[in-house]
Amino acid sequence: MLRYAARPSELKRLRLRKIYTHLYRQLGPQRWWPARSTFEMIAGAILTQATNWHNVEKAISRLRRRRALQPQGLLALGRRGLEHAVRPAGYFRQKAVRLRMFASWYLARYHGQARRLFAKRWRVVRQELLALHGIGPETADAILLYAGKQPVFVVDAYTQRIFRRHRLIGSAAGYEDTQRFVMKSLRGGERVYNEFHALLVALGKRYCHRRDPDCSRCPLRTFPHRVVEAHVT
DNA sequence: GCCCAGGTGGGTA
DNA sequence: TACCCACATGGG
Repeated sequence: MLRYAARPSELKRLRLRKIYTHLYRQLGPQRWWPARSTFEMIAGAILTQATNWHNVEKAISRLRRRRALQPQGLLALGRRGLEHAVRPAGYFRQKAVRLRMFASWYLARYHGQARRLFAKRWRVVRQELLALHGIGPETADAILLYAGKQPVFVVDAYTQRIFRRHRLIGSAAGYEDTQRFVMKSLRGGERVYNEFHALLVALGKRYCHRRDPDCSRCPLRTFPHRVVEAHVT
């Protein structure tokens, strides 16, 4: 099959690298992931699914107060107890199921130890995570990148929206397409993927809203200046 | 009141 | 494969 049209041009890769440096200079290091432990990062990755981080923080605080930011403590809450604790994060029934499922699996298979989990090659771990119900590509990659320090780029809704508006990806580009594009364009490894994803979220939260298709206040409007013409829906 | 938020899985055509 | 929908709380 012809893949000619789908191959990102060298220009787009260059533009992506420029956007990264520009964002880093403008917004500075984001110091992600905001968490005190590996397990807290993983819990946060599940809790933040389609949810404002502010609400996730409330749920995390409630888990901390209950000593449930580790697998045994989390399971000790029981289903109803966990549902109550994570309620502020929304979708609380689903998320309680997912957290309990992950904690049981993590304990049974890896003794609840991140060191054991991430001793495997990340592509293998990724497949194992994706096999768990309720852990999709973004959550799996967030766990790999932030909890496991693996060189994997996390694609989220902001990433897709920003890249589409800059015509870096096509309107039909899916998760894997976008991820491949970034990982082939930016070779900086874990540190860079960590920072870039966090910068894109910071940019998206402030300027790249669904209701503002022109990104009227976006600092990328003027950089690189050729992007301006591509700055639509 | 209405829209949106750092997704995922199930159903239907 | 490509949509559509449920899942739910809290802030602007």
